[in-house]
Order: sequence, then C-alpha cells, then structure tokens
Amino acid sequence: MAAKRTGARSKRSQPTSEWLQPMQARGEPPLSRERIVATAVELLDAQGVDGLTMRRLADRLSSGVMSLYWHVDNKEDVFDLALDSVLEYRGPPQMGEAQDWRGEVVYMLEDWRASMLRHPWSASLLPRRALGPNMLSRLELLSNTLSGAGVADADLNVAIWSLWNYVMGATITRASFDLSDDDRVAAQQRLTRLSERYPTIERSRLLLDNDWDGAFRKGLGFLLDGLAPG
Amino acid sequence: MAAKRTGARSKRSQPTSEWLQPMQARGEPPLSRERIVATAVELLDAQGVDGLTMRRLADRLSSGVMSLYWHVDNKEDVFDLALDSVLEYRGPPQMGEAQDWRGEVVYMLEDWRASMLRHPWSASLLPRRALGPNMLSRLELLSNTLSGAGVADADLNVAIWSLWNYVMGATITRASFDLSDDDRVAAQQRLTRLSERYPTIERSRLLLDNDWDGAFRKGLGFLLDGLAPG
DNA sequence: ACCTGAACACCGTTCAAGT
DNA sequence: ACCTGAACACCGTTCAAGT
Repeated sequence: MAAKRTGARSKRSQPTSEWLQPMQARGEPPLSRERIVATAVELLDAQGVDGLTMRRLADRLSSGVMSLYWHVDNKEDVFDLALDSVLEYRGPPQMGEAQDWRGEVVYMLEDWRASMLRHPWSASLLPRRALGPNMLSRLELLSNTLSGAGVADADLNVAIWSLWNYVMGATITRASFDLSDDDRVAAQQRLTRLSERYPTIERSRLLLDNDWDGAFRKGLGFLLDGLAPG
Repeated sequence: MAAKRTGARSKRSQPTSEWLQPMQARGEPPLSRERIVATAVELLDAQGVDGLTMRRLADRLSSGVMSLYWHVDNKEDVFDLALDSVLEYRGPPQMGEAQDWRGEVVYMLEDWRASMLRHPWSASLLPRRALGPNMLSRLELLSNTLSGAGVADADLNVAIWSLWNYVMGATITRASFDLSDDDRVAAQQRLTRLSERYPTIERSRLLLDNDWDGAFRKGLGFLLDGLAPG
C-alpha cells in the first residue's frame, strides 16, 4: 500500500513476457496516470461534474473499475489531476517583446478565465481543491509581475486575492449561466410575470444581459486602477 | 402528480380522526415543507454538501424517506429551498436614518457575504441554482440603491455583475479555505519545502495570509470607486 | 508490477399500496 | 391528503486473489 503510490509514479512497464498487454483489448495502450487524467477531462467536458464516475471512466478506458485504483488514490485524486491539467499556462504569444505590466496581467487573467471556460466544470472545482503545480505557477507569475510593477510587498497578497476573487466569481458565474441558456430566459420571464416585486432588475433585464466579456474587462480595469501604484 | 405540488403548499392538515398524527413518534410535529427545509439547513451546516442525503434527512425528521417526496420535488428542490432560506435579508439595523448610498451598498454586500459564511456550503451552491425570491430581493435592492446613487441605466448591469462576481468569488474562496485550516498550513509547508519554483508566493506567504475581511473591503472599495459616478 | 470480480455499504427515485 | 416499504439502477471503495 505504501509502495503503491511511489512505485506507480511514472515507471514504464518493461515488456515482461511474450504477451504484450496482459488483459486489454488489442491495440489499447496500457493504463497510465496520463491516460486516466486525459479521459477524465473528456468525460467531464461531455457530462459535467456529476457525469464523472469511476465506473464510466473505466468503461471509456476499457478496463475494470478497480484497475484505476492502482494508478490513482481515489476519485478526489482524479478531480485534482484533471483540474490542474486544464490549468496549464503556455505564456503570451510573442515572447521577448517587452510589454507593459498591465497588459501582461490582463493577458494572464483572461487566459486563465478562458482556460476554465473551455472546461465549464473546472472553475467551481478550483476553490475547493488544493492548488496544483500549474495553478501555483500561474499565481507565482502573477505575483512576480505585480511585484515588478511596483506593488509593495505589504500590498501584494491583498492584490492577488482581490484579483483571484474577481476572476473566480466571474468565471464560476459565467460557466454556470452558460449551462442553462433556456433556463435563463425562462427565469427572466418568470420575473416579468410575477413581479411588480422586482421592478428595477426587471427593467434592466439583468438576467438576459450577456456581455460577460465586456463586463469582466471593465470591472477588472477598475480593480487594477485601485490596486496598482501609478 | 399535478395536484401534488400545489395542493401540498401550505395547507395545515385538519385533525382527521382521534389519532393526532397517524404514524409518527408522539410529539413530533407533522412533516411540512418548512420543517424539511429547516432540517436540511441543519444537516448541511453539520455535514456539508455531501452530507445531505434524502435518507439522512428523513432520519432526522423521524419519517420514511419517501414521505419527503410528497412535500418536495426531489433533492435539487431541497437544495434550492435551503439555499434561499439562508439568504433572507432583514435590512440595516437603524431604519429611517438617511445613510449615504455607499455605506448602504457596503452594508448590503457585507451582510450578504456574512449570511453565506454562516453556512459555508451555500456560497458555492448559489451560482449553480436558479435565483430564489430572497436572492432576487437582494439584487432588486442593490439595483435600486445604485440607480438612486446616479448610476446610469446603461451601466447598471455591469455594476451589479461586477459586484456579484467579486462578492461570490471572495465568499466561495473564503468558505473553502475555512474548511481546511490545517490543510492550508500543510500546503504552505509543501510550498516551502519543494519550491525554489515559487519564490514570490513563498516569500509573501500567500497561503497563510488570512486577513480576508480586510482584503475583501479594500478590493470592494476599489471596485466602487470605479463603478460609481462621483 | 499491474489488473480483476465479488462484495459491502451506501445513493436517488419509481411504483403500487396503504390510511 | 398524506405516508410507506420494496425494488431498481446506480454509486465509491475494501479485500483477497489472480498473472
């Protein structure tokens, strides 16, 4: 049990006998952490958080359910790995070009948001799980850029958490609303019907407004105005 | 089936025979929507989102599982009702006093945040569910106040969603971190140990910083500076 | 080193039935 | 009008066993 975790890490199985893969459908590559994670992401994209099931995951991999547990601790582990795999950061397109720090920060945050929106299950998972290496790298880079832009050490954490809060709130909300476009129209109609009680949000059609990207950028701008030095 | 929902709404059962309650433990009040919701909130507070189970809920109410389904559509319905019940707004303490709009807005948003932090499961549920009457009332009041403060109709939705995003992000994050205080220390130690890779967030001890309330207020201030007119 | 099936202790919900 | 138990189609994970 103790040997399992470390032993299974990334060792390639050397060919042990004349049978290439012991019990799998011919042509299927062997089970591995990487394959499990990639398939979990596919499943999550297709079926949402509730759609990820150890049994369904095993099915897609043409393996027995319990085989997964050799490579992975448990279902939570699968969530952690899938989540972090989706948060990899590749950096801005043109390297070497010296950009202003503000442009860099905006780029980083919009890329982060876009990565999560590509996998709508990911945003609401992130605050509940431990931070993986890819997310930590993003935070490190953000810290670094802000620090280089002149934000004092004493203000750094406030700045980062404020930005984190804003991005997370915006992304979680948008990802959720996206899942239910018809629901939103229905909700607004319900509002209109039964409500002299909510005249202001009725009038502004709050629930129908969907310039999410514009609203996101605008609020972010205000936040940066306040957080940054000059 | 159609009659069920409407018929069960808030009708008190008139005493039908000499037995006061047909099959319950003596002294238990009869099942009702209200009791179910109140008990669900208790259970959620005690055990978290995954702790709410129709069977456990029925146990606490000393009823059979299937009895719940007379009063409630399904588990999702229970979540919706529990969530909205926790979001009731009672207004500021001193009525009648004319406050500045900014103070009012800050009060409303901090009260909203505090209500959710009292029930740490609630924040992460809110973006995924339809907005209930209590949440709609809060949004209506917020809209109204901002509108009265001079925010143009064209800017109203951006303002509200920006504030929503910020408050939701801050609250979800804080509620999640709160659940795992030890985990956080462990995470920071892990960071320290294996990481020349994250020097900046290591140095600022990002994961240990816990002046959440101060950070929340500060960021909110910046946002309001930008969103509001003068 | 890696994979497996049987078994356990759970889930939410349908249905047909009771009072 | 309100409550119930049996049954169905699922879950995640332990364990003892296979190669």
